[in-house]
Amino acid sequence: MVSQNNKNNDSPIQSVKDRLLDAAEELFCEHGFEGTSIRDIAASAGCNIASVNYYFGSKEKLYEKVWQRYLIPMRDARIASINKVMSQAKAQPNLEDLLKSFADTFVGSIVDANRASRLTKLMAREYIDSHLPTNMFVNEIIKPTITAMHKALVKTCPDLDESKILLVVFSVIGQLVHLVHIKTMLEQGGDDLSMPIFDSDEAINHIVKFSAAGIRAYTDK
Amino acid sequence: MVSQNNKNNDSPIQSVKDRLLDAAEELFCEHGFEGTSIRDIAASAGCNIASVNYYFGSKEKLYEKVWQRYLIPMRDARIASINKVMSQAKAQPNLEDLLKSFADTFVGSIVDANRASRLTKLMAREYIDSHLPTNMFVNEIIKPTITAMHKALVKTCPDLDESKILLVVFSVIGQLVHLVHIKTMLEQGGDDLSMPIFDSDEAINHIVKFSAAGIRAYTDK
DNA sequence: GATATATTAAAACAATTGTTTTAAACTATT
DNA sequence: AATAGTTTAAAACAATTGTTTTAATATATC
Repeated sequence: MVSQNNKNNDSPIQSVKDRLLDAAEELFCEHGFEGTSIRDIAASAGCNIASVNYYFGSKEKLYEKVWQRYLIPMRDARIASINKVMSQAKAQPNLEDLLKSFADTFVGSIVDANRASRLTKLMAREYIDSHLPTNMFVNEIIKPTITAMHKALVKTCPDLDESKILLVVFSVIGQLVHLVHIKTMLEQGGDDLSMPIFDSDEAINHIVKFSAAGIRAYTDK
Repeated sequence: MVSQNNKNNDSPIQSVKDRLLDAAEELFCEHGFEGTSIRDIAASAGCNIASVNYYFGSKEKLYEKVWQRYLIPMRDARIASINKVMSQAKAQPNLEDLLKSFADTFVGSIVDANRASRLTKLMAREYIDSHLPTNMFVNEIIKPTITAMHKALVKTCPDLDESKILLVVFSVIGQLVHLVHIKTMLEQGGDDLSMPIFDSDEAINHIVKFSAAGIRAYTDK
């Protein structure tokens, strides 16, 4: 009757449920929803295939749980990094500080870069064809992030035309998503690419400088 | 013995091969490689499933032909649009003209916008997980485009540090790819999104202005 | 220890996948 | 008209998909 609740489990041995979530996260990120079978997931988690349906009901529900477990916290971390800069600033927050903080948490250089870039790939997949319930991606991830960035930019750049802020945010996010793509692609690719590898920190600093100038194109007269 | 060669076919009735390529292009773009079965393709083309293997050998080969038929010409169109601006300019080419021309052909406002955005989605899929022969995507599409843009930027902005050009190109392309994503996502999404729809032309003009300022951040002292 | 519940394991399910085979139909050349 | 080659059609192939069923095992409660 009383089921053992495995939330907040510090024991070194992970529950089957957690192992399934870990395996599913990695495989969904790497091969997409259609590209991963529940047999792959079960094998990677070291358990029976029926466990997926037993614990989660269906492949779709498992996919949704993966999002709720990590990508929603990731969204919160990004929003928190924005708000942190805003609250730390005395009077007028600095634009470069705002962009740098957001870019860092986006690419994941603070936490786990590999995991962050994996999940950014999953986000990019969700852009193209969604496997989440209708509009959940836009409503739960995209819109809150844009809203937070919107407010921060209004404070940071009072002269910035509000009708341009959405486009500005898309420009910044577009650069960051593309950076993650290029990085993973170069790492996966063979040796004969003969394409210059670039440093992540250098790339982030570039995006900050590039975007700050782009934004100021609307404010400086 | 003498096989009828259906290249350069102006007849209103398309050959089975062409119909298969058309259907495959649309379905691969919309649902991805794994997401489309050859039965879907054959049904959409109005022919037998065996025709795919008869004409192309395999699903992979068909996918490759779709790329060769349109995406490589698309790459050439982008490079041509760059070179056109460069040759038209008298002495020093204008940065905004270069960016505008490239952005227009990228998003496809000149030719067929729907088709161009569809194929940009296919490009984005290929970024994430490739179904083309190894490095074909990078070597045949990415590298030539970057090289052309690189040369053009050197001429247009002689003061621009060459070590930054690659990052600058990624910034521009990242914004354009993301714009296409956002556009298609908003069009697909339901009505309760309550997210402001923006005009494509306005977005392109923004990217041009934003990027030009970002680039000049490296040249203006 | 007996009973009820929760979890695992293996097998079977029906549906779908890419590909191949076989035979029929069509087309062109002799 | 007969023949050879090309193209279509239908069926069968083996493999894989997500899910369900059935039974066995473990775990907890009384």
